[in-house]
Amino acid sequence: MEKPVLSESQEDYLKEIFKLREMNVTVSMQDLAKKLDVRPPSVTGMIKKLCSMDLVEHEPYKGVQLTETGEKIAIEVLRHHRLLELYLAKHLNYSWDEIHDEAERLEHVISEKFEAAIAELMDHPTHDPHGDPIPSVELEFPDSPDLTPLTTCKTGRMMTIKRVMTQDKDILNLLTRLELTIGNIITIKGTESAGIRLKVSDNQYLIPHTIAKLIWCHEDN
Amino acid sequence: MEKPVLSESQEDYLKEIFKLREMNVTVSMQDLAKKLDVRPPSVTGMIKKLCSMDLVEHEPYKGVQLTETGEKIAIEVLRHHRLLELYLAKHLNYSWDEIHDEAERLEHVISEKFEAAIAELMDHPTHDPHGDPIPSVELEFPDSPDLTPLTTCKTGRMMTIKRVMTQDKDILNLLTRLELTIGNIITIKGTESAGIRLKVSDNQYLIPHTIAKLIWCHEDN
DNA sequence: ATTTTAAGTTAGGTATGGCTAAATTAATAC
DNA sequence: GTATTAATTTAGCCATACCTAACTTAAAAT
Ligand SMILES: [Mn+2]
Ligand SMILES: [Mn+2]
Ligand SMILES: [Mn+2]
Ligand SMILES: [Mn+2]
Repeated sequence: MEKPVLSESQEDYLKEIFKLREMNVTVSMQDLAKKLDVRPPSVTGMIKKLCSMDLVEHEPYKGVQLTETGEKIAIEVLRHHRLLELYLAKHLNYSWDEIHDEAERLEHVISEKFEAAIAELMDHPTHDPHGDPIPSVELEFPDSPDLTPLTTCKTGRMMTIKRVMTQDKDILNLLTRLELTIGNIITIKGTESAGIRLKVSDNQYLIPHTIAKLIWCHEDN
Repeated sequence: MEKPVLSESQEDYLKEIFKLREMNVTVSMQDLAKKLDVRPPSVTGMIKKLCSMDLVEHEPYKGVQLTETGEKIAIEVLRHHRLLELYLAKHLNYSWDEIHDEAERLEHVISEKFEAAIAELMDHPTHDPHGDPIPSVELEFPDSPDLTPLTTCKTGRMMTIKRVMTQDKDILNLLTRLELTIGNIITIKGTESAGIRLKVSDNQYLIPHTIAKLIWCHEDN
């Protein structure tokens, strides 16, 4: 099983399959089409090709799965992406709503040397600016503590924001203004029908469920 | 004349035309084919397209020229390339024989934000690690003093190496070993049929003409 | 058990950017 | 001036990665 040279599209397909698999049990063609912003027939076609390259397995009408080789490549791309995001934020003064798009293009183009250089420079970080885990050079994920989405946090608890599950610029921008950023500490005031009421610094907000469910926290020690 | 969105190939064509124009009076299809590592018919085809986009002008069997818009884009790509080369060398510890290939791919992919960030970080540099001039944001070239190729330097003179006109890894590597790098001072010992005899630091070498003609110098103070 | 709907696939088409082989044009040599 | 050679273009192909429209399969609803 040698590592073939893949196109940018193919790398994105593999990466997206990997990310979807983390959430759903099964990855449908439609899910992929939506995430990759292409029409379903294009997905069918590409999956066929990736199948023939032994990078994915596909039971028609069932779902797609990565092979071992496919998964390795997916994780490599993910590592590029997340290292780049952190690098852009830490060394080139990007804000966290600007890093994703740039990393999405750069991830396919940087060499292993570039990857190693920025990893070294940042002292082999384990998490990117959204709190997403960065796989190691050996493609292993750091073990992270159990996180709870804001929607299911218990009233009265103090929690630290550990991960924000979106790349949407507007949401990220909003969260910055509300000081709901990685590492910040919040106190849950209560769950209401419209959302979660919480306190950050000296301010109190009601965060709509749609946004709250993107924010994952860890209970403070 | 609006700036169209160009493919990576198209950007490379424009950049290469610009660079060739700096050397030759006229840019032939063959020159381009050689530089871009493509067969002549591909060049004809692409030039036709760039023509229809008003980025180049082409008199069949005569030569190619950039239009004003085409030249602007070419210089922008060149700026990306050279800023990147310097950035890789200065901030990611690349040696000067490693920077070109990486920059060749990155140049098409970085955003204006990225460009601005690294330019700022390096305090708006005017020359890359090969001594090539870096155009400003306004796309103007820094004025540089008259340089002489090593092949025509006068015996006895002390000169500073200011520019090395190649991206060939083996040559660059060789020059590093010989301490013939940008900024270093040499003394011309004489011209022989096989090459130029010169002194760097405490060593004396005979540099073959093929290599000597790539090294451009400036007479010391 | 049929019908309806949603998901996925097939067929056939487009644009891009390459290629080879053959034809044409221009330049050079005799 | 004609013949040779070199440069360029034309014609016709190929692969990639998309697309729409039409068809098929599976699942859900009545
Ligand atoms: Mn991508
Ligand atoms: Mn991220
Ligand atoms: Mn390039
Ligand atoms: Mn350079």
